[in-house]
This record gives sequence, structure tokens and C-alpha cells, in this order.
Amino acid sequence: MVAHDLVFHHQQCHDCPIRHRAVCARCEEDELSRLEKMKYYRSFQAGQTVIWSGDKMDFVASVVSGIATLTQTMEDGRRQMVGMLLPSDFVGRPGRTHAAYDVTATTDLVMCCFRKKPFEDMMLETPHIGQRLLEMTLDELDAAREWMLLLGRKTAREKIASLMAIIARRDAALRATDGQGPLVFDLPLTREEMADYLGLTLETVSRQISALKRDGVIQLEGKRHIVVPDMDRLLEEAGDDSDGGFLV
Amino acid sequence: MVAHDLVFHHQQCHDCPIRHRAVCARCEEDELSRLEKMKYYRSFQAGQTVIWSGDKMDFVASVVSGIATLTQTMEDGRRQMVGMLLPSDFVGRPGRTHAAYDVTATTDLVMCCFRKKPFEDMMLETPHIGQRLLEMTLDELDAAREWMLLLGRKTAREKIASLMAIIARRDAALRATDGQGPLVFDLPLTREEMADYLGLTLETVSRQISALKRDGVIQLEGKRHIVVPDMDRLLEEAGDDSDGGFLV
DNA sequence: CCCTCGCCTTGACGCAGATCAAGCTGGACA
DNA sequence: TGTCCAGCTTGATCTGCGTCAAGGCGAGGG
Repeated sequence: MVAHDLVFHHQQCHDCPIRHRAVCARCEEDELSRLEKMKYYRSFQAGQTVIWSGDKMDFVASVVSGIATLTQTMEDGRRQMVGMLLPSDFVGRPGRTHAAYDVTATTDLVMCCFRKKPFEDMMLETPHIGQRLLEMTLDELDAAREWMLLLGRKTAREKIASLMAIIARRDAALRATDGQGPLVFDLPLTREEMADYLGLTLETVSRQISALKRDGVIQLEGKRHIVVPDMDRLLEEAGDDSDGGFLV
Repeated sequence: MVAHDLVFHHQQCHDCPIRHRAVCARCEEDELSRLEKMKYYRSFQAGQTVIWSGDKMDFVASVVSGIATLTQTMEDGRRQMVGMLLPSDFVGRPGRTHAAYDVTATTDLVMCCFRKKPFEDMMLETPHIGQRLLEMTLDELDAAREWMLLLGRKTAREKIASLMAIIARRDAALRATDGQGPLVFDLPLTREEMADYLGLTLETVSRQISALKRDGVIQLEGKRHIVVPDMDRLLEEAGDDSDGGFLV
């Protein structure tokens, strides 16, 4: 909690792993060097809190590696995860001074932070940064709306299958796995975090994972390693359109 | 369904009721006259469908008056409303050719439509349109995330109270009601539409409205007209932070 | 004036998922 | 090598909301 979470990487933007997908995707060399001047890296260990809802936030950031989550908490402690940020995703809102959500590192995490004021100034002068951020925000809005359908209308079993499908898809996208063959991935979330994401209790998550395993929809090695022998079967269990037609 | 829903208003942008809050809020006179050339109005009656998910969509639009909703439907008919659009809200996504959601008029509705291609071209040349759209999209994302907490974690009673609070707040904002005194408004949604928004059944919606009425949290005149004698009490029932601290 | 039809309310009952409780498992550390 | 503990599984029971069913109410039309 009070550890030294500030680490300096002397990384250049032009060989950054998220260079072509983050908010800076369309920047030219000169713009990158301007960004270099306002940026700094921060690292977090799995479980650490990046920022609490309501805290002053004088930066915006891109996730470089690892996974961060956004959660909201009610006064009595009920929690709902409202976002899961993967490498290249953006954290923070230009024009806002305080964090709206708790941001937590669920795996070891590296973020590329930009001091807010210089970044906002640059956004005004460099329209394509705002354009890229608009694209990314629209994608997040679509994802949030897909999640609303899940939270409002899907059964516990469908919720778990949907989560597996989404993680499998994202994992495949990050690793540019070409396609067929059984999908294999590790769950980046604990059962409790999955419950917070899906609007369930951790007991129900555990039971439904066991049920999907029993029915052969997934295979489980240890508690985190998942094998999906048949992606279509999983999508069917998720209640999604089986044609796999995906926006974004 | 096959009615003449195309109506021509010969309205000038500069005396448009949503002029200062819509996507065109920051446009100068010359920019407005460019927009005039690519715009046309469409009117819909309550209950009419504006566009079906998956349909080709060659326009984007602002809601001028009335209320539109966005809904997603699963193959077996389960429905979840994922957005409620009030005057000045934006419909459609630059860069996307097909509608992602069913868009429906829940009240009589007037939309100001822009032909997509000219609008996209203008966005590239006029950064502040994209900037305004980014602000609006970030607001919608916040609203969607607040809704995720509601759908995932709130009880039926809290959901109803939250919906009442949101409609009351929006209604007050639209009419620039200054503040204190009992809030009065009409529900713009049927019980079934509320159920689709809240992830409930219409029977549960009806029962919880009756319960809130019985307990004096709201008063009900007819089936749609609501009086809120004590907004703090309502917010308490909604499970929100009672300090009313609101972002956006 | 009555009939109809969409919208809404209320009751009885059942079940999916929450809650409460007990124990398992595997990695970290002494 | 034992023990500790976070994370997980599984069982028993409870309950909030869904489902099924039967009317009520009020606006519009004949």
C-alpha cells in the first residue's frame, strides 16, 4: 500500500508495445516527442489500488501491460465492476479533476501517465488525439451496453459463459492468435472479482464454473487455466448471436 | 409503420431549442449554415420504431424533442434497454454503417438528422464538433456505468427509486426548475418499458411502484403522474450517495 | 352508453441465486 | 516439513423476484 510504486522506465514511444492502438496511435514523430515530455510510467503490483473514487486525479493514462479494473461501491459495500482495461485502454477523463471510480490493478500493471493539463492542451491543438479518444470511448460505450444486457437479462450460467467468451476473444486479439483449434487462456480475475463483474456472488460463480466444466463446455486445469474445446458451443451457452457477428 | 413519417420543418438552427446543448453547441454561424445544408427533420409518433438493429443507417441525428430509447434483444426475446435519449442527445456513430441497437420513439419525437457522409467530412475539418461529441459520449459512458451498478447490484425497490430520481432530475434540468419544493413529473415510459430498462418484469415494476406509494415515498395521480414530496427520501431509497454529489 | 383493448394491478406459487456454513487446496514462509 | 491462509468448492436453506393467472381501469370508437 505504501510501497514505492513509482518506477522509471526509459522507454521511447516509438517502440512502445501499444504504440499503434492507444490514444497516441495516430501521432507523428514530433507529436510523440511532445508526449514524451509530459509522460511518466507507473507500475503496480497485482491487487494494488491505482486511485480511489473521489480522489484528485492530475493525470490521464494508457494501460501499457497488465489489467486494471474500474469498480463502483455502494455505501453498504455492494460492489459492481464497470470496466476492465487491457493494454492500450485509456484511463481518466479530460476535463475532470477527480476520479469517478476505484481503479485497481488485478494483475501486475504498467501505466503510461500523462500530466493532465499539458495533455488537455495538446488535445485542443492536435485534433486526431481527440478523434482517437472518441473512437475508443465509443467502443467502450458499446462494451458497456453489451454488459448492461448481460447484467439485466442473462442467467448466471450465461453470464459466466459470456465472460469466458470475452476473455478468450480479447486474449486471442492481444496475442494475434490466428484462429482455429482449442482456445487456451488464463483467467485474470479471482472468483470474487468475476462475481463483482457479473453481478453475482462468488459462490454462484464457483458453482456455475463447475457446472460448465461438468458439462464439457470448458476444461479447467488448476483454478485459473481454461481450455475451450468448442468456441461455438461456448457462445451458444452465452446466449449471444451464434453468428459471431461482432461490431467494433 | 408505413405512415408518412417524414415531415419538413423549415426551422433555422439559430433558433433551435437544443442549439446550445447538442453536438452543434459550439458551432459558429457559418458552420451552422453548412449543417443546415446536410440536415433534415423527421418526426415519429409514440411507439414508432426509428431504426432496427442491423439496418443500414446513412444518417446521424440529434433528438430535438421527445424521448427515444435504445434496446437490445436476445434471440429468445429477452429485452434490455441500454439508453434513453432526451432532447439534445445524439444518435448514431460516425464511422459505423449499420445501427447497433433498436431505436424507438417512446413519446412523439422529432429528430434533426444529418446525412452521414457530409457530417463525417465536416467533423474532420471542424474539430470542436468532435470535441463536443467526445464530451457527450463520455457523459453517456458515465451514465451507462451508473446503470451497470443499478442492474448488477440494486434491489427492485432501489431500481424503481433510482429511475424515478433520474427522471425527476432530467425533467428538472430540461425545464430549468430552480430547485426546492415538491418535484412533479410524468413518467414517459410504460411499466413494460420501465421493466426493460431496469432488468425486471412489468409485474415487479408495478408492485414496487405500489409499495413506494404505500410507504409515502412517492404520490401517484393516475398511472403516470408522479409527485415526490421529499427528494432526499427518494435518493435514500435509491441507495445512492445521499449527498447528491453528481458528476457530469 | 356500452364495448373493447391497451395498460396496469394484485394474488398464488415456484425457482434461481443469495446467504450461511463447513471444509478443501496449494503456495508461501518459518 | 508443518502450518497458515487466501482463494476456492460444495452443501443446506432461505428469499426476492419471476411466472402464471385473474381481474380493474380509463380512453376512444361505434
